[in-house]
Amino acid sequence: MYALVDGNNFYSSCEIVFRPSLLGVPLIVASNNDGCAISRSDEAKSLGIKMGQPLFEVRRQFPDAGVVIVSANFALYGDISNRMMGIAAGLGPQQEIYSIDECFSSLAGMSGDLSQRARRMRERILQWIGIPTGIGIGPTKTLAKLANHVAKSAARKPGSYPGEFAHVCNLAALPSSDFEALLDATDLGEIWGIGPRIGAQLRGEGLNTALDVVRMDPAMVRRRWSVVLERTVRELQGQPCIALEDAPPPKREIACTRSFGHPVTALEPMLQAVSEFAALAGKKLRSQGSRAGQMLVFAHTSPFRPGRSYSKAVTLALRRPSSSTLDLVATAARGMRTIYRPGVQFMKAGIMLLDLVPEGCQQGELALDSDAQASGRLMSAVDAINDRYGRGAIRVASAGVQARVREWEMRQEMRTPDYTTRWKDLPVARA
DNA sequence: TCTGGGGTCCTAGGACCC
DNA sequence: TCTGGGGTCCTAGGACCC
Repeated sequence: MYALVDGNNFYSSCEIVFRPSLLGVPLIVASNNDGCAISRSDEAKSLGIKMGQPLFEVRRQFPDAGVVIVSANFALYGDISNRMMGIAAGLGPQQEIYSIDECFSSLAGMSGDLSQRARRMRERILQWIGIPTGIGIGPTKTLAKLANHVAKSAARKPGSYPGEFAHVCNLAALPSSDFEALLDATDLGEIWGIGPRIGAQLRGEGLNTALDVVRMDPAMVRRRWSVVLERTVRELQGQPCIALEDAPPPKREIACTRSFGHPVTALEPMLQAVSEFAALAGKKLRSQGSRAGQMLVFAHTSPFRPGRSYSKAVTLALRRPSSSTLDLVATAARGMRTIYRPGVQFMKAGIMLLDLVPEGCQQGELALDSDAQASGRLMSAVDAINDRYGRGAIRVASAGVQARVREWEMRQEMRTPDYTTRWKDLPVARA
């Protein structure tokens, strides 16, 4: 048996915790660069603002709705997420942190009323950190996800589902006729694993609800679609096909990419940008104990602007797998020099670290080992300094030293304070 | 004027091997 | 006139997730 705990409108809820006046207001959290909506409060959803909708459209469409927009503050969301996951870990013996706002728990061996247990957990998270959640319970992860969807919908729109499911829904506790009624009331697009493409294909076959999907024959699904969709169907039928991953495997690739605040044409700022991306990715690489064998560097113009478009990527092998920021930055710069073209209005660039290998399985090489060790100590020192004094306290000079030189920097004009991760941003309580 | 970022898995097809 | 069978590895692209 599995449970899925999911923070409601997570980024918006994190902002509301520290600015309670936003409660009841249509609130949007903007993507990096303040480009589009990546989180919406219930009120913003009710207005009809779509996930991923560009903000200029939102402003044009709802000039008088009192919509509040804040820039994404990932330091805050990450910290609140850690706290939420720590509390939710008490739900069962094993936990899989699936994303910043969701975790699966195994409920194997838990006795007593699982719905009651989930309700108490929901109350605890709400009281301790102020984040509202929905909790779904089911015999497979896909069914727990579905139950979670029901729990959230029932809470937001009373009457959308038959029965009492607001905030917590336990599918396993349901008689089969109620279970089928619930599937019948669920659009197949809500099923975990069915996206827009497959969804449209299924509709083309005359299927519309989760009940229609659960009745499909898995062997036929595999023949006509894929083993992936077959697994989804079997999971809906109650047969577990997707295991809980309580110890996530190390990442196989690490990316750092950004849109720019303004178009960039000169080589120098492009070099700065990818240098910084390489340094950020390098820190992630070291924190999971890996080295990268290859790096992909790319840059392109805006796909939304008329005019000449340009897009280029190059994959470079490191001379040997490395996690040193110095190697990574040099490689990123080499890549950028290869793909850069004068006169092009670049709007986005990025790097990806590929061919990741564990630190331990480095091939020895004559005369270089002392070098590599020194580099390892240097990187540990750099990471420790940045952890203590803030990101970018010490960095490679080619990433741009002065703020005015960093013309590729993204826009974040409505960013809220780092309430929980910077001393100077600590909220002050007044009597 | 203004449109995010970071991942995973699967499949098909090409290149190559014996 | 006639041209096998079985396998691996790599890559690009599609689809999905949050």
